[in-house]
Amino acid sequence: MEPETDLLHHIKSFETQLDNYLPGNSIDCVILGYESQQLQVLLLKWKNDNVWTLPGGFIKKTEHLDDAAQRVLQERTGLSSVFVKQFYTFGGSIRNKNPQTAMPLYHLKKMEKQSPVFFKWITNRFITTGYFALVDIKRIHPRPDAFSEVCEWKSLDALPNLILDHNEITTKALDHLKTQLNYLPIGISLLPKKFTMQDLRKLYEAILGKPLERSNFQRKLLKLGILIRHEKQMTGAANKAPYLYSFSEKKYYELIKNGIGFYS
Amino acid sequence: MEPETDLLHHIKSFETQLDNYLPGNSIDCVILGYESQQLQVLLLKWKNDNVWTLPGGFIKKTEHLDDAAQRVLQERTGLSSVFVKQFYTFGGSIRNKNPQTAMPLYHLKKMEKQSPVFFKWITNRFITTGYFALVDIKRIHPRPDAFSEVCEWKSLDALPNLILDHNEITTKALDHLKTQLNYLPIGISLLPKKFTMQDLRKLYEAILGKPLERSNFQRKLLKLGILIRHEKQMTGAANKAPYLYSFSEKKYYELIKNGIGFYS
DNA sequence: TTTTATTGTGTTAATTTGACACAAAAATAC
DNA sequence: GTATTTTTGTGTCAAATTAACACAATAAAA
Repeated sequence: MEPETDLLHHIKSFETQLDNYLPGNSIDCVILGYESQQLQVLLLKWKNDNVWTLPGGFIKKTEHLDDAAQRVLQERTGLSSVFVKQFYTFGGSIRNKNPQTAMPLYHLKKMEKQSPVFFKWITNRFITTGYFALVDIKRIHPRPDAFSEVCEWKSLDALPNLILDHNEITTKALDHLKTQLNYLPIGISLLPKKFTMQDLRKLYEAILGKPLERSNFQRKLLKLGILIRHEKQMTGAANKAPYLYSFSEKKYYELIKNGIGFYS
Repeated sequence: MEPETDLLHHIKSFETQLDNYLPGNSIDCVILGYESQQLQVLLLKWKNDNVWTLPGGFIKKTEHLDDAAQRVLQERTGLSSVFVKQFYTFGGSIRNKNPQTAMPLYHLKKMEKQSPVFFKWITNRFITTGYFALVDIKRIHPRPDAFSEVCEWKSLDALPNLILDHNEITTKALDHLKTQLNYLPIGISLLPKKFTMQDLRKLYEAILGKPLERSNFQRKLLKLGILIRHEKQMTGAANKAPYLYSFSEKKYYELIKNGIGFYS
């Protein structure tokens, strides 16, 4: 099937189900991962229109907002048990008014006549609620949705221009990540099961945007009592091999419940 | 005018303007004050139905969510320049399904025939966004809205049962208050212009729910460099008179921007 | 004048933080 | 094999912060 025909088909199909969805409300997900010592965010590139967006979706009338977020996450990443948290609701009345970042309706417009109801529905004012997720990049297989041709990780240091207020949404998610750092399962969500102390430190450095003193970091984290030390990892590098660590899940979650009291 | 006639009149009037409002979205305000060494929240009691609710409202189609919150706040308290902040969006699909806390439609139901459009509109599923405000109780004059007969302060320690998920909304607001303590203008918003060190300490104790060592608290706060010392306050009590203090606004807001780093 | 309660500041030990030191270890160069 | 390079794990120690208690000053009452 031609991509365009496919899209139209999808829109027509969605149009018949419009009554099952809340009008004017959506969710957008800032799905964060960590690779190459940098935070990465999962983005979609729309078909033909060369624009990037956050993965998002609509809310079924019988569905909790949180469940809609989980659904989108599951659809894009295939994962069902990851850390997701609502962080802010964006309620600007002119979210689509800036010509620089307005929703590009190139394809939708062509379909306006074929799907006038959907067109009207989608071009209404939307209030969108932002969720962020923390995932281990290695565990997931990004899948584009019906509107997109690409779904891939982008480094936060070189984020493309996103549609609407999606750059603002991403920024707000990062703010939330930083200020809530002590209460979020950063390490356990973003790193693989086993990791070195350096991995963990570099992750914190990436989030905080500043270097942390190596030896003090190590001592502090060991003292928290949430790390389990495993065998050494022979890296092949010409130096002393570091230990591998994993988190004691129980202790980790207990700790962050009251705030890890770490790096303010 | 009879109260009931008045309410009907208000509903009919609102019905003609329904097209100007977003369907299915609302805002609820947790307006917090501080008096008698306790945190207080501003509540409304509905006419005839003996139930309490948070002050809330609907969102105009051309209005930013934040502006809707400001509007509600202004209408209930008469204040226009107070600290308001969005804290969470409540997206349960069954917010009105619990018979214990469902919206009591005693009066509305009687008007179902007279205002069927409004009735349908108001009984739809709503997604509500919570805002909290910090105000100096002494500065405001609570005013009920068209649906309410009472608008008054209630101590958080003895909160009545509220409709829908309003108790949950209040709890979440308090959680937010506690975890964001270091970034919020607590003192300057909740206390009168001039106050004693004890006033300030008791406020923090009320929020944190635990006692703080007096002399250390005093030293720590003075060291922050945000307090201006004024004349002593002769209280009439049989003891040494305390100094009065006020905040240096500029320094205060500068400090909380980066987090006051206080009492975690 | 004495007593009482609370304030403002002092003191000191315990803990945490920040900066640097250094030997141990893994691989490479010779 | 031996020396060299690089990173790790732990050691040390001064500075800063925290927590707990001490105590004189003071406003009003007894």
